[in-house]
Amino acid sequence: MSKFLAGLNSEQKRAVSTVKGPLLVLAGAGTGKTRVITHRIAHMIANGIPARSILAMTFTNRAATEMKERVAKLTKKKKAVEDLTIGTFHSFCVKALRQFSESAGVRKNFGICDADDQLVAMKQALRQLRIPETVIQPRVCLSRVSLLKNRLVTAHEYSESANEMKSTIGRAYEYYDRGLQASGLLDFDDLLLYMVKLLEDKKMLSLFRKRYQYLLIDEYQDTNGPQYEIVQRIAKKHRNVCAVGDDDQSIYGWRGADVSKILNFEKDFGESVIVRLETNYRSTTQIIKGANLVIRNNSSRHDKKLKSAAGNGSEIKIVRLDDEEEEALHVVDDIEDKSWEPGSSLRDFAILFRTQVQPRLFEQQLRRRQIPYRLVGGMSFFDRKEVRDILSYLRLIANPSDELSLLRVINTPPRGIGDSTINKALAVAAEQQLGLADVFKRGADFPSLSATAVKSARAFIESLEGMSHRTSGPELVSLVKGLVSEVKYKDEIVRCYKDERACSTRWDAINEIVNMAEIHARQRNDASLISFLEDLAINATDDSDDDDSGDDKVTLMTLHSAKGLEFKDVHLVGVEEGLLPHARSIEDGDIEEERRLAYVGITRAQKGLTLSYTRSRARYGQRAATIPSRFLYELKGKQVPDEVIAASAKMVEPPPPAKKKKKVTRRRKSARKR
DNA sequence: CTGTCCTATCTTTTT
DNA sequence: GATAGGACAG
Repeated sequence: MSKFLAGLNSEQKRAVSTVKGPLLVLAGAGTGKTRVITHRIAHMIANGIPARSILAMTFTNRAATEMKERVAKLTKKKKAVEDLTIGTFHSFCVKALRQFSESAGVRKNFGICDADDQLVAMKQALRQLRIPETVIQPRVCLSRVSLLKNRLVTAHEYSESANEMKSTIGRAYEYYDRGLQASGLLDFDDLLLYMVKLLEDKKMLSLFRKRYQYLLIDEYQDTNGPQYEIVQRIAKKHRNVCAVGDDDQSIYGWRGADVSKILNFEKDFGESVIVRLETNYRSTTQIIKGANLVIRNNSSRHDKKLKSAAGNGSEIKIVRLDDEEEEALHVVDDIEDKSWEPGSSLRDFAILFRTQVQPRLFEQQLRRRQIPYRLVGGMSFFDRKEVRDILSYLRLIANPSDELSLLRVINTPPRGIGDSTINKALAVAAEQQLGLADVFKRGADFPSLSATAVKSARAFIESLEGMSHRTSGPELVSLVKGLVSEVKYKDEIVRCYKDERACSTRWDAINEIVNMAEIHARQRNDASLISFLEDLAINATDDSDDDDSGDDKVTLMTLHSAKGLEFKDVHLVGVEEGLLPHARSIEDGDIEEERRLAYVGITRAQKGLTLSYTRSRARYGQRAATIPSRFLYELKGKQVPDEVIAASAKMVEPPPPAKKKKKVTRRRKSARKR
């Protein structure tokens, strides 16, 4: 018997020691899921299974990192740990696509576009199709297309739909993809889709099957179409697949995740071992009781019940405040008080919320009292204008056909290439079937373009091309530095921001990129510009603030990013109709996913849990009365009053603003001016 | 072509 | 209440 079974309960042992054949682990919140996974991997290695034949896939970088660290701690065989493949689906796919780019039908130097680039690309697609943004908003269109990709529906299939709106989206989908392709870019969804495509190749498929004999998928309930396909294809033959998940924590339905996958596991893989982990070691009985009371209101779920093994504990607190300002005040007060207790540290505390607009006031309060905090997600380092600019330059050097990046920086800093030149150039490019860069380079052939602008653009493009030779690892840092000075970015910052402090923060951000390049070059022996950009796009964990005050900080994050974590003391804030459950979900009648979200929030707490709601809250800058969330009633085991449901439904109805009036005043205003 | 001011829109959630 | 993109003057 392996030493990795010691200290586990019988169900956990069964999961760890079942190595061959399909295994489904239904792991409730806090039941030692990660422990089981890491012990299982260590156990496999100890039993002579070659580490390089094990593939473990997670959904977040954080989970992947944690898994790696914990396995490394368990097993003393350093070499084996290095041979393991542990990563997110996305990073696994990128690596494979880069390696087998030809078979996958992608360029070797393909770039990865983030949400912002996607939006720009979609806007372009809609403009090409002459679909006005009033017919369909680019954002909406993009999310629809993304969902289609996540369900493995092609543009072609969708365009054939009889429904007019659907066929419009289908065409946008097609043009959007075409645009990305022309620029040599893949979006996040494409990474998975092309991987599926790669596995359609018989040779490739047998290659991957041979290499990865043992699969492990974390958070199986979050698997979307392409991810499911990838797992299916690789595991189909040897059937050594272990899926770990919890249908009650499925919170990515909007991203194409399909809970039925976890319910149909046995159908998909044949006779399986199914293990249920229901003993919760994380939270007190009080907290688990509340969590169970909430989640039992969902109808489509495996019937199961968590049992706490952590003692009774204190009651869950529910607090009502006047408004969001009071709420922030109260929560931060409470955290400050408790943090004085002996043995308590700031990292024990978390403030969890539904949407990204909520953390602001909490940040304010925390800063006012000089309590260190860490805001996960939200406006990150990579969203800063100067960072995006520099990264666009770099992407352009790595992949000269990346037109999204070219358009972003061609006139930043201003070099006399304005909208009219760009629009004309785009028209010429479409007409002549050329890339935008080629149009500028052969500018003399196109008299419609301004000669001075063309000259400037050409010089710019060629100067970047001149840098494309020095992209290997050791040269990375000097490349980034050289680029920044070549485009005179410092002058641009000084020019744009009069305030000296603003200048220095922005300049610091640029230096941070140089820093990151240095770290990247040091960490990987196969480092290059491409690997650097890839790392930033896929593993974009913004840990730039992990240096100053150790790590002892209060955590602020959304419920989505809180999954998989635990804290001694949790404040779940804004527990109101319209926020949790979110208005949009109420509209769509998709309450169950919101309930799971609440469940995830509740089960993050080990000892203390406080839910708060307000009497009124400002939305869109307008103050309105709020209704306590139905989940609060459920938590107390009470019937949700009909009034709450009714009022909530009413609240969701968007107050139709008097559009007519607005139009009239607008006309009047412009008339006056004229 | 560039800079400024105004306005329309937004608020789910993430790799 | 913020912010990005459009309209307009310089």
